[in-house]
Amino acid sequence: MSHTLGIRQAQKQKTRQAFLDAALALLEEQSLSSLGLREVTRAVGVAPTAFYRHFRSTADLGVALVDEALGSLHPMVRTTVSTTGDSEERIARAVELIDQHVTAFPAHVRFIARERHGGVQPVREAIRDQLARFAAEVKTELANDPEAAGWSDDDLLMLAHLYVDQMLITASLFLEALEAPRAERERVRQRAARQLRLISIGRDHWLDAE
Amino acid sequence: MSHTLGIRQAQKQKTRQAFLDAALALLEEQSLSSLGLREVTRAVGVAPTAFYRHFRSTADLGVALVDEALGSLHPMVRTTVSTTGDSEERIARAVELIDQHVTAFPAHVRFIARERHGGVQPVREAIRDQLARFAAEVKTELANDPEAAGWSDDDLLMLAHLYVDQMLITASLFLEALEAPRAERERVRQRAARQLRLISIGRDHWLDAE
DNA sequence: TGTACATCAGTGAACGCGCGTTCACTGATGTAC
DNA sequence: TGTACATCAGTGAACGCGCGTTCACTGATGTAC
Repeated sequence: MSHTLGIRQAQKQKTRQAFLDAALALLEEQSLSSLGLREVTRAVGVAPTAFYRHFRSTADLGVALVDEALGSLHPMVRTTVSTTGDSEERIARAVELIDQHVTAFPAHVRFIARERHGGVQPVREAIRDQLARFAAEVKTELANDPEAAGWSDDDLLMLAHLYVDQMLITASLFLEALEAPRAERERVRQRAARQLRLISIGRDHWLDAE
Repeated sequence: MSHTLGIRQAQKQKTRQAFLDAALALLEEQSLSSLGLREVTRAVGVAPTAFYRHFRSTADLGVALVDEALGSLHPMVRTTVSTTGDSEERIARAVELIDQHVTAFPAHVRFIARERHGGVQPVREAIRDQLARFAAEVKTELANDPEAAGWSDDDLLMLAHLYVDQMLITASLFLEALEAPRAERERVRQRAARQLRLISIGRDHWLDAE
């Protein structure tokens, strides 16, 4: 039973998406805490008052952007962590996936990096919660790995957070290098791969050290 | 030959410092890109136009804040890395130092975390340059360690960046936990220590994997 | 030490402008019969 | 299918307000002699 949205609902969703898109574009060059409501409506091409039909405030719009930006990331994280092959192959694939994601969704990545510690509390909290969910997912994937035998829950979660933070750091480095020459991008890839390698080695010998 | 500043110069520096202090306080709850010039002068208690005697713009003031916030960090970084003792002692001391720094200068730490990826380009660049200097310093310290024998320059710099990023992540976690109950702060300390331990183990076995 | 002039940190009035929010409205879409 | 009424996304005028920047100014401090 396929349900077609009414014309009114469909149009409303379209406008809402236009708000999100316009805001994301405007946020490439400023922070959410300085984004103006009229600025966004102007970019969309509607009256300022139309804004209130969709969001209470720009902070509210920001929270919606968090869901959009990080929602699309869940499948990527799963793929990255659960991919098969030996350690070196997995690292190469993870770096490649991050690079591709940044290239495909630069504005989303910039938004998350910028607002993670930004000036708008509800948005910071939304990002923190989503990242905690990521870490929990990564932890679950890690636990399935035979390598994880003997690891405590705390240690698995610690490692999961390390991976998630490393992923964000790498993503924002790729972002900075987006328009840089190929050599610069290659340097970022190499450093990211080496850092993951060092973490992977630490992981291999973690239990020896107990 | 001690040089006393003229009365005029001394008063000017005092006012300038008042601008920096007031701005830093205001930036606890917003981003630099939304900080208003009049807002700052109001907090200091001077006429709006007085601002221009010290800074061209709020972005300019932001760059000055970067120097203040990260300048004080150089000695801490040196101490952290060059400290003696076995691996576990060094980790404990590093985590302790970060904790103390966050407790002593929470507004500085928040400012750097917030504006590192914030909406004001000159400030982002100033932070990036200072962090690169940190990484270079850390690399130099690492190179002096006998453990570093056989490490390439690239690998040392990669590790230095890993430490610097880890330091910032840990600092912003302590910041979030500043007013949390003791148990929460303890969890942050433990996780930070474990992550440093894992990196340290990876470092110990780095050359085995070549 | 005293005088005459230069410097310059901070003032206060004025400006034009864009902001967020309110309100009553319009007219297309949805619904009940 | 047609009619009568309800809903509600988007409008446009109006508001009071704080913004960044300009300008000519003041009076304490600095300097040359």
